[in-house]
Amino acid sequence: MNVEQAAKQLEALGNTTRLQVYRTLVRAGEAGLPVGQIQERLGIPPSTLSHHLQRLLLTGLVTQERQATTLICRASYPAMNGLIGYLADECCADAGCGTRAENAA
Amino acid sequence: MNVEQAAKQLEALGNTTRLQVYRTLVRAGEAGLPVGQIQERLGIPPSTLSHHLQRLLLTGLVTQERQATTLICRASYPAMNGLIGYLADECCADAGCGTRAENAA
DNA sequence: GCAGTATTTCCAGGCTTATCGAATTATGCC
DNA sequence: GGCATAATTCGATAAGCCTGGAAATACTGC
Repeated sequence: MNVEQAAKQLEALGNTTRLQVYRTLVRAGEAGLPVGQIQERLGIPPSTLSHHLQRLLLTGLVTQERQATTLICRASYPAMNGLIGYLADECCADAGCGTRAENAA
Repeated sequence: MNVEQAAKQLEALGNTTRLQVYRTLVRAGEAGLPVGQIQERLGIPPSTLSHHLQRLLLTGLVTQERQATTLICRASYPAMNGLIGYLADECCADAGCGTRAENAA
């Protein structure tokens, strides 16, 4: 994970609407959620949602799988863990801040 | 930590330049770093850097302390931990992805 | 193939951001 | 007060983002 990629992912999550979309997908768990359901739950117009989903897909934070006419969206846990890990490493590499102290021990 | 605040912080870090600034400050540790030194290390024009620092200050990710004519900047570990915690919780709340499994146990 | 549903792409307007040179403010020193 | 250094604010430009209605595309089932 380099700086630019991390920045891209952070930027993707750095928008209230997209963060809500992502949060919704995370809470949906492994089953994922069709685009239409996200749209319905958050009350976002389809085209707007589609743009945001593109952004999340592009950065790898979300994956999609077609099931008949609907597209199932899922939060990518590996991507999220990669990002959290990057932040935690940057934060704790040279300073004792405790966040990942358990892992280090 | 609500969605909008988290999004603001993520957006603040979601820019290559600002992430580099933040990274530099984290690596500087408790001692912090004067604005001028950041500027010198990263080769950013003063005014540009100042704007980015304002953004990081505004979201609470960075703090400043005056020492004579120089301003010492420091990464705020509590803020960072809050953000990482928010992401980790969102990620792991309803799904087993392992990142904070140690804490839960 | 046609009808119907799900989703995306096209297009456009308004808004915010990123950048940085020049001028200004803040602070210390003599 | 006057000078020097540190950093910010001003001003302006170019670029990219967010939004959402309308049209187009994907896919299924009959």
